[in-house]
Amino acid sequence: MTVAGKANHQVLELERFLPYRLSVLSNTVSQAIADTYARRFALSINEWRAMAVLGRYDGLSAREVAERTAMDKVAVSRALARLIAAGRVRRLVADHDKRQSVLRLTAKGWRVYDEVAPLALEHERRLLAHLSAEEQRWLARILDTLWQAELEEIAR
Amino acid sequence: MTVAGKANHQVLELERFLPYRLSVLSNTVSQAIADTYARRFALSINEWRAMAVLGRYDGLSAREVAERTAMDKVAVSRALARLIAAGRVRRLVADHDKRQSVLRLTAKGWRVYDEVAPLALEHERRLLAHLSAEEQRWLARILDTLWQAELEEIAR
DNA sequence: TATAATAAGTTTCATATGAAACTAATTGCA
DNA sequence: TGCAATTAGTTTCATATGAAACTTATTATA
Repeated sequence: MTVAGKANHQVLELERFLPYRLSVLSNTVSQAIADTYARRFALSINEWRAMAVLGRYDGLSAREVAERTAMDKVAVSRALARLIAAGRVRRLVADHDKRQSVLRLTAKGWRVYDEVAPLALEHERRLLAHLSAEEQRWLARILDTLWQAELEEIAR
Repeated sequence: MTVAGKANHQVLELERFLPYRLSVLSNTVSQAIADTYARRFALSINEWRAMAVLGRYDGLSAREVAERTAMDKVAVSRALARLIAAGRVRRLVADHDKRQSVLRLTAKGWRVYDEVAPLALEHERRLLAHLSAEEQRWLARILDTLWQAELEEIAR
């Protein structure tokens, strides 16, 4: 107590708190990108993420999509159900394990991909254009370090 | 077309896509911190954010809480309703404008604050401990730059 | 002053979400 | 082999969320 009746409290200045700043920046960026495609293609962020990994890695199972998008399996299941209903993804059953799906973008899915991927990449490009090459290198490195640190933190 | 029947598609490697990396890191960090207090105090992330700004800035209105937490007004309204029901926040009506609230942590609210704030700060400290002083300076600067850039992007 | 426009905050409604329970298929092992 | 444990993926259920409509109070303007 520094003053009678007034306790000393830890000061947590949200504006300077790293997890908060990451959260606000991240949500704002992701939402801004989603705004460029969500309405036009009736595509959610989760659906787009699933399409993005399928565009890169053909024939993944749902579990593999979950691993590569950091989405949980319920979210993946729902995103895929919509994508399949919309004819953007085709699901086959794996020969070697009938529980597993083999997922691929359809021609229709590729047409969406070919419009959305450039929009997303362009947004990233414009954002990174505000950073020098040196800053970009630091950022990549720092995000890697923080990500590794957080993984260790969780494993504790 | 480089090969007959095979179109060229933009490659969007999610693992290297900045908005995605920010999102995964941010969600993981925020969730890990929330895990340290959510169950024990029956406190959501939004409720904690509202408490955090009220701990720092006494007597804010709901709109001001929304501005300082980057939450929308519906989320703030609901978080405050719970905090008030739990006796952690007291709401008065502003003298000068009867639409506005004047929000303050109660003694009970401060007791929660005094337990949660150190948990959150400790997590941040442990995370930042993985970065050198130089990296911490770059990170702070880069996040500021990106945030400003994204604000301009949105205003376009 | 009346009244239109705006602002603070809440409620409604439709949809999103995640944990837990579930089904079906596969694997491990006695 | 036969059965318990595990895995892939879905469904259920309770809660969270956000846009839009709403209520009440204030401000601007004719």
